[in-house]
Amino acid sequence: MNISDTAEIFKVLGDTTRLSMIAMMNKKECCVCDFTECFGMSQPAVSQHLKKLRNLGLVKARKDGYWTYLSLDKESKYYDMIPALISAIPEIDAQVDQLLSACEGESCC
Amino acid sequence: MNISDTAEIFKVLGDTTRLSMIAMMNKKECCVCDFTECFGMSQPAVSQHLKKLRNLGLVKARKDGYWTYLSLDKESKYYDMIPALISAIPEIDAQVDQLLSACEGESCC
DNA sequence: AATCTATATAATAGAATGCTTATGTAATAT
DNA sequence: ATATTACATAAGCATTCTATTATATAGATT
Repeated sequence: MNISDTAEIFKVLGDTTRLSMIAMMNKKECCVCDFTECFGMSQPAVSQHLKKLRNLGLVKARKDGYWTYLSLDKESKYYDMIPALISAIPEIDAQVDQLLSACEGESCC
Repeated sequence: MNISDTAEIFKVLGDTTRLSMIAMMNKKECCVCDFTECFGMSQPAVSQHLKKLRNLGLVKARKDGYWTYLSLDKESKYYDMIPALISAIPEIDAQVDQLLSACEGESCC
């Protein structure tokens, strides 16, 4: 793991949608439809963002029936960064709660 | 400071050149020509990367004679992140030393 | 004053990014 | 078996990013 690997992680996290996803998954397991609902974004767009996060190994998927549930992979070598990052910016917490409540009950699953 | 501000920081750090600059400045004050030398990159390219870092407020410039010396601004609200990030990835340290020694004596100042 | 020197800015071209629409796929339900 | 549902992938397009070359600027030197 060198500087350019590290830059790659930051690049992936350096997008509002993906960082919001991470912050949400830091609180609970999420479904793809949670994200489309929260962000008002098409399903393929969400899927493409998730692919980048999964490629990093930071996010893992669990399939159950129709739905795919996404969560942070605690085994990931990057996992420890996440709580540190989130807690470094206290205001994020409230914003994430707002996002999560926005998709509560409205999403498909 | 919200999620999208935070994503903006990551985006700026999510580039090998800029992250290397940050890691180098975390060790010592650097001159523009140090960077052009280290990275084998044109002076305007370096200048544009530095502009992004200065716009964040993370890097400050000190002019002395011909040269402009750049360093991390300890007053920056983002400053505390840097040592945390760098020290989270131990391998970076050796790589930065290598970069710094590469431009030693060869750069213009 | 005229000339260097280090750096900044402008203009521009090519690559990368992120969205949309269209389509494929795998599991469930009828 | 067929249809439905959630999700993935592909293709296309507009925007953004990052480099280069050319030019401007500000301080030092002659």
